Amino acid sequence: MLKIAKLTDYGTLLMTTLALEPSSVLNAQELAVRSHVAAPTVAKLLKLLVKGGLVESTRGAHGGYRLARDATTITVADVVTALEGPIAITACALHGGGCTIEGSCTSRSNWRLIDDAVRDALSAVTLAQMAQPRTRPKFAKPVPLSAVAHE
Amino acid sequence: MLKIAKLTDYGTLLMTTLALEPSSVLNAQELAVRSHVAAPTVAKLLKLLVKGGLVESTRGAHGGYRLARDATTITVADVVTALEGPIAITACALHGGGCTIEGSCTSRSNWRLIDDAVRDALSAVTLAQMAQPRTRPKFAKPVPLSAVAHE
DNA sequence: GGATACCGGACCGGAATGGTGCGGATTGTA
DNA sequence: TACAATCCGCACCATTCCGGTCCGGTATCC
Repeated sequence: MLKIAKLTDYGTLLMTTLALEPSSVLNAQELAVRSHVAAPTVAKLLKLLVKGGLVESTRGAHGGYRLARDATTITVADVVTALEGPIAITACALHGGGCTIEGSCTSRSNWRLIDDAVRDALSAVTLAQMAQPRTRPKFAKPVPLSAVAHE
Repeated sequence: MLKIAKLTDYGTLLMTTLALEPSSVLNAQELAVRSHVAAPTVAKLLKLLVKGGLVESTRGAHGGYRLARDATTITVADVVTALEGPIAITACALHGGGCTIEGSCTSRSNWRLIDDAVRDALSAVTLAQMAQPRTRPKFAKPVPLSAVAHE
């Protein structure tokens, strides 16, 4: 597993939907239709994404949502962070104090290392890439992630 | 979030505990003491780890557990896979059929890409490294993930 | 044969997640 | 100015999943 929340999955779907039409302002209803996600869920997600600073909202009649930044500058890591909070694999990284095992935690420092790696992996893919049906043939494994991230 | 299950965290703790004493056979009780994890939980985890082929068990009096392979050949990814099943960030990757959004899933192929990256990240750290208080200074971020993976 | 210890389930309570609804605030239009 | 469209924030509920426990069974050693 190690899965992201289903809502986060929907969230990226929404974001890519927005990314396909950067110049338009789409309302929640319209986004629900295009992304095939239930309308109430869409509304909930958009609120979180607004709070996270990833999309901008326009209130009132003919209001709606659009990306706050260019799709090439928004990464999957941004979306995940906005919807699920800071990316931290281990629970321990958060509730600093109450760890009953603290003493024997030689592995803690190593987990952070893994955290960083995962964060990098998620930061390597932008919304613009997600919006494309397939980012090129599918660059083979040997290509370093960091190279992809900076393209 | 994007967190691994707490049990998985404990699981790696157990594995590192075993890694510290490769030649001994430790029983569940003893492992519970050393890892500071509740005994019943330890037992449960060990069952899963055995099933996953990561540890070997000896039954009967003076039985116990030990690593099935050398600590340098067991990665965190192995442990996570044994305890949580195949590493797949998206839920969609599993329940193949019932996706209501299938048509618009241009992003699916891109998620797999991220899956691979995360998998690589987890495969990059071995038990032997986790057992050490700190794997060298902490190789800086600019190092490409894939380079770490193959070291 | 008895004690030790693993094995494979079933089982349960609590938390988190996914999903829904409602009153309120803001903006455009008639 | 009144009304409609639309976002906003919060509270709420049901279900699922997770962490944790227990028990009967089996294998091995003394």
